[in-house]
Amino acid sequence: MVRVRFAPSPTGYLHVGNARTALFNYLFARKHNGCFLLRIEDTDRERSAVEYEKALLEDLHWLGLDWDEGPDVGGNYGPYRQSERVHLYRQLSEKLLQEGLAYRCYCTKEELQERKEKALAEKGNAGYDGRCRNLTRTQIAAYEKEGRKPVVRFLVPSETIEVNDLIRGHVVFEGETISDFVIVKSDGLPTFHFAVVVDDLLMQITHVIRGEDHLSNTPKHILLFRALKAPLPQFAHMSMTLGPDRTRLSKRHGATSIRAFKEAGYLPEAFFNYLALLGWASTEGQEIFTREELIREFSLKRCSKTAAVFDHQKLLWMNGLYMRKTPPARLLELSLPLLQAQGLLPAQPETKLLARCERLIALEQEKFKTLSDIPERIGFFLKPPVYDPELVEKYLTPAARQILSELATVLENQPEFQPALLENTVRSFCQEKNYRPALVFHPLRVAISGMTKGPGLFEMMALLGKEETLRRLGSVLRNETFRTGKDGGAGPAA
RNA sequence: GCCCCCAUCGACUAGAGGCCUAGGUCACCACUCUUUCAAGGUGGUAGCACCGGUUCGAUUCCGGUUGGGGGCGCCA
Repeated sequence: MVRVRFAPSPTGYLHVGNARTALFNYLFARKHNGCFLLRIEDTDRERSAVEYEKALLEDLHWLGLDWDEGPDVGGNYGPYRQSERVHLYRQLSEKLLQEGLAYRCYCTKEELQERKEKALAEKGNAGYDGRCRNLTRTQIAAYEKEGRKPVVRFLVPSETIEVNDLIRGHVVFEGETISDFVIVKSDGLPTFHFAVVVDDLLMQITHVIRGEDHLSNTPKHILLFRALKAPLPQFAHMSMTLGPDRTRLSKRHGATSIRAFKEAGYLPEAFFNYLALLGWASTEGQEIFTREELIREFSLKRCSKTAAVFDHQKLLWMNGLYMRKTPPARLLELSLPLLQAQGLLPAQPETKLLARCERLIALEQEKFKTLSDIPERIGFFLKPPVYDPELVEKYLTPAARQILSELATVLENQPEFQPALLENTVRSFCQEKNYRPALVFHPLRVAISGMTKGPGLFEMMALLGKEETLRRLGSVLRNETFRTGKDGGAGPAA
């Protein structure tokens, strides 16, 4: 039975890199009908916060991941929060202490720092010097009397440690290059290294899939597994996610939290798909996958060893692709909060209005790249247009107005505002008067929508309806609306 | 400084000794479609970091150099 875990620490919002790690673990688990579990690594009292844990779960859910065991859903290997497992760590660290595989270290941070700088300058070795390895009883008693609170260090044996990584292959480390690391902090809480190993062993994790930044930590973990006489899980270290400048992805690169992408209007399925393509590729070169296809195709063997640059452009392209194939009804549902926040729709919109919005979304669907484009592109319909002085100058020239006023008269007599009929009318108008269609179409578009882009002109007029179309046209011809470029819409209410 | 990993177009990648005149996707450019913005179609620009081996033959295997990333915390 495959058992994998995602183990974030609640010290911030879910990050793109971490989300990708979570995703790969999820895909691997589902592919092998295994267990995907969520463990909260909150042993850093300073930085951990419950709000972040909550946010973490929300963001993971938004991405479309679900887990079989975790702090919220329970399971047979709980608790799933490290802060609730301290008794387990204590038990095992005591055991290591008794067996002589670990020892108490009384060095203070200041002493450590000082010796480290010296060692670095002299020998180029930054690790712990092993000073407390063989303290005598009297030395210990003296330290205790001073009131020093010891940490527990693992006694690293000088042997060769081999890692058979599922992605990186065979990697060798020498014990000499690893210094005795801390497994229990002076506050009694385990360090990351100890907690992961104890938890992975107790939770019977079979595959540890994590970022490459942990590759160098792996020999430590292997040593601990051995010391605890536990079988080793398999390791798989995924390549890192980098920013465009090839450094670790961080705030400097703009949006990096999953939450930020959600707020920017990205669709979870598109994000899911894009993330899967970062450092992984299918044999066939297929790039667009449903969740099920991804689960079927996924394999650690096809994971790239090279660090991958997170590419917003490709994400945006892919999101647009998903936007185009998402049913308009769902698009409306997802963008409703945005439309309301911008005051384009009331809190309780009538079903009739919603139906027209959906229709408009369908009309404009192929142009949306993100959900945030929806308010921008359909706003003209929901509130009076705001006229950009530049567009006015360019398209609503005196000549154009003359044409529009002639056209307005024609449209007054148009009984039905149906796209095909309107097109017919306007085109024959052009022909009769010998106007170049472009000279009519563009000013008309700007006059009724305030934009040079938008749905098909006649669809737009039909959707707006005769009354509103003529009202907007009239208002433009009477010069009522051109003062409103800045303060937003003193035109007639929609 | 020491240890580890990595190295194909600007980006993501395919490639596991001859199938490579190095393929696909994003981006970019051109053309096309078109009442606008898109989307679509067609075509194009662009890459095996470098130096040595091994081999009849290296993008592919080995070694080195360079470059990038990561680790060396009482952070995770």
